[in-house]
Amino acid sequence: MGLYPFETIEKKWQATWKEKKVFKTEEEKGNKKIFILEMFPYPSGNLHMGHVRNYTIGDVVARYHRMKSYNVLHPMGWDAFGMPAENAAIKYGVHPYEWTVKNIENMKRQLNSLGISYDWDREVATCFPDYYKWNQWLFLQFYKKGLVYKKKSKVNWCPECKTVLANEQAEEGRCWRCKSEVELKELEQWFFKITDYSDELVKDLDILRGWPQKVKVMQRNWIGLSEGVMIKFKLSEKVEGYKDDFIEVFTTRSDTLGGATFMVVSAEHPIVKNILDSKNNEELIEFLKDYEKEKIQNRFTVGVNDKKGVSLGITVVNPLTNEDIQVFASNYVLMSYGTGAVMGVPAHDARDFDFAKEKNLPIKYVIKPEDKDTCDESSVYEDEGIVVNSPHISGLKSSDAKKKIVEMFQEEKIAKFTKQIRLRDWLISRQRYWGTPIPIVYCEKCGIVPLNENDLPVILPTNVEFTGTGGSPLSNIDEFVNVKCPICGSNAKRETDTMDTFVDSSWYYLRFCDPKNETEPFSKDKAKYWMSVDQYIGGVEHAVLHLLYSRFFVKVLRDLGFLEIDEPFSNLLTQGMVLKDGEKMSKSKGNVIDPEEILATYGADTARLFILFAAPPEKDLEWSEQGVEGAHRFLSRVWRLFHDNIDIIKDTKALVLDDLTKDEVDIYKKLNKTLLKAGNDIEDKFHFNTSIAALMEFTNEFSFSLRNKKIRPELVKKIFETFTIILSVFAPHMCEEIWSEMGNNDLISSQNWPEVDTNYLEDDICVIAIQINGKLRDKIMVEKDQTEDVIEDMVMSSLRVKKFIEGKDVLKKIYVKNKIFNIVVK
RNA sequence: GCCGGGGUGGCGAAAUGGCAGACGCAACGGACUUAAAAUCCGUCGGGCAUCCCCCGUGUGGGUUCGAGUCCCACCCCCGGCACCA
Repeated sequence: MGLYPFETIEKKWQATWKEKKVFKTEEEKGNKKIFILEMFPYPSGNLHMGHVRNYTIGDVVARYHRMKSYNVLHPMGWDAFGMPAENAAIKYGVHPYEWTVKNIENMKRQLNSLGISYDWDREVATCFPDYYKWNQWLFLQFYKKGLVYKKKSKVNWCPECKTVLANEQAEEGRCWRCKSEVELKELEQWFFKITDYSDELVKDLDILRGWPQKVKVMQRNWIGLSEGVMIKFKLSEKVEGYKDDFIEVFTTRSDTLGGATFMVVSAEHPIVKNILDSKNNEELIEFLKDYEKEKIQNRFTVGVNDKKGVSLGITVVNPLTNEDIQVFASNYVLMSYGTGAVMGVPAHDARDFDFAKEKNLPIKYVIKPEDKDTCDESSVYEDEGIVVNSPHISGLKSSDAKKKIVEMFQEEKIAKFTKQIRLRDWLISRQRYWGTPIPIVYCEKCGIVPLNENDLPVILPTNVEFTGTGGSPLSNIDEFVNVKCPICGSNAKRETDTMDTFVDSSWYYLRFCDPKNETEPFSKDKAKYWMSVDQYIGGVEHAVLHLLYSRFFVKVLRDLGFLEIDEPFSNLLTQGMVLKDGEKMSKSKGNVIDPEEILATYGADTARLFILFAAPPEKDLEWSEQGVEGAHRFLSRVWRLFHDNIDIIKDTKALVLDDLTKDEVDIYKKLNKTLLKAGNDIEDKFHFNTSIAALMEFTNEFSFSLRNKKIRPELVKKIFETFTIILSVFAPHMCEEIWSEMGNNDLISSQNWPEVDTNYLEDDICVIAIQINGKLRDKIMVEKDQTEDVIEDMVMSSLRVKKFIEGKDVLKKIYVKNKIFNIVVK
């Protein structure tokens, strides 16, 4: 297949770009800035096709904007801390440091062999002290601000990774990395107080107009902010040992309070234990046993269980109706949300309805649809409407009733508006070695003491043994653990947990603005100039992890005075997956395509072109060897076309456009149309596939013209120049070679994007489709912009039109200028 | 169940309410060749009486001179969330 010498060409230009620092970021020129960023990879050792797609997309955007005279910041780095390095150490005895550095080296080579235009002078790797020092520094700033705390709680423990996980990292009860089942352990851990920002994290989703709806919805759901009312239900009689004389519930539907005919608390609600202590309730004991069993079985399996429950033998008073209602313990109320107790409104909540049916409890309808006179009592009605059958609030709309309820009861402190959030604070400590040491010591006298900023960095010791058996390896290194307290000088012990690697990636884009800064994580000025990231590109799998943490970081850093922006990424493109045979590539399925092999067989330009052409970037892409060959064929065709004509264009003069022949005008117009479309499609929605299709179309036509028509060398040269510049954002190596063979001494990568010659853009002839009753019947070629009368005469004199309207009445004629003429007949 | 995104040739995909299927892949026919590969030219939604006409963008309705595109109802696929009160 090797039709053009891509091996030599690609190496040659990669070396030239590197040597001449062609992609070095310039801040000085007065141009507009643009920050284009692809999610930096974990240095696993090899790029996979997902990376290739991600970085190719970003590269086209970067190259295009460079040609459009933007100051482009397009950096790359390494998310270099994390488990695989440590696992490799345990398994093969390689130090994580060596393993990681070697992997970085290889992946950097691979990225360069793809011709991605990075400014490598800004490279960062999170595992080096010059980076993680600032993790520690930021930790201390967060600490001072009261956004870091240590707490003992039940946390997600991954037995495989031997470390704890944040909530959002335990996906459906499984570890996000290794997929093993998570256990709950009671441990003391460090947290970032991300919940302090939950309101803003939700609210600001609205300003992220350049984010996919999908991602915003996922974040909104994850944060799970809901506004409702807390209502206290008085206990009819005191429960021994229970702290209050009421049970409080959270509801978003306080308008249905009148329909609350029972109350349900979680099996884990404290009052359950009190009742168990004071009364011997066989049924309850039995239920709790079952509940525990079920919980272990279904602990993390998803799905809705049958609703079970048992009466606690107590009643509370519905504050609106003053009726005594029974209280149940059940398996369907979550202790972790709201107060762990809910009011049971079977008429207007499907879950309560199920439970009421099960227990034969009264069902009282208190909401009717606004457009009906009565309630539909055949099933649950969960929508809002008009309140009926309820003291004080009957006749009110749901929204008004909610307000009235709070008004009525706030004085007695029975009801108040509140917000509930599902989001939990971010657990950031990890019992692992290969991460950023947490800059805290435990002093015998002073307790928890944060280090001083000038004691940073806390260097990760290298003389470590990796046994893989429990506990952080750091805790075994005495010279690391034993320190003096920075306050009182007494003996102290260092924190041996390290930070979640998502801390590293929460601010790396800021470091890219100022990667060599030795006195601060980044300078305010530089961050002000470059931020926010104008285009962020990566996989959707980070929708609620990395992207949420980063948003949180930016808001905190803004409040600390380091930033003036509210959001880190103004535009986000989540690219689709690369599939083979309709499935995600994976070792177990044996359907992995190694980028390295594709590069060796077809070259980088082909790989890039195929990946960009096969589907628009946001859609999944089906890998096709034949498609790759097609891309290669196209490049070969361009290569051949150029070399078939190189002799005639080599020493031509500059083009003078005044006396072009019709054939020349035709092809020159086509060039300008192609240029316009290619640029628009890149800019609009990154629809590179249609951009490339336009280039292919042009190539077909140009090749036809060169064979069958007379086009003067000056124009041929001009066309090759323009065409090659456009193509170069997709296939930079081959175009660089053609550019140089054309006799240019500069680089195509440094050219400006060509201007569209609007004098040669519009056709003066157009084709008008003639429809009769909306069906295509004929076409006519006419000069553009003629009057309707002239067109009508031509249309009506068409033989085909005559044939179709013969014997019928013409009711109406519609003319859309230069496009279509529709005749309505009967 | 809820939320989001989709259903267009054999396949990947194109189409500001105005000629459905651009571009590519596969397939088929032809040229070149002793032959093959490569390359080049052509055909390529279905039906059919093959320069004609009919049907055709998940299904059924609607709006419109005109609907893949807008509206209503439904079916199916993919992704996310899932007893969140």
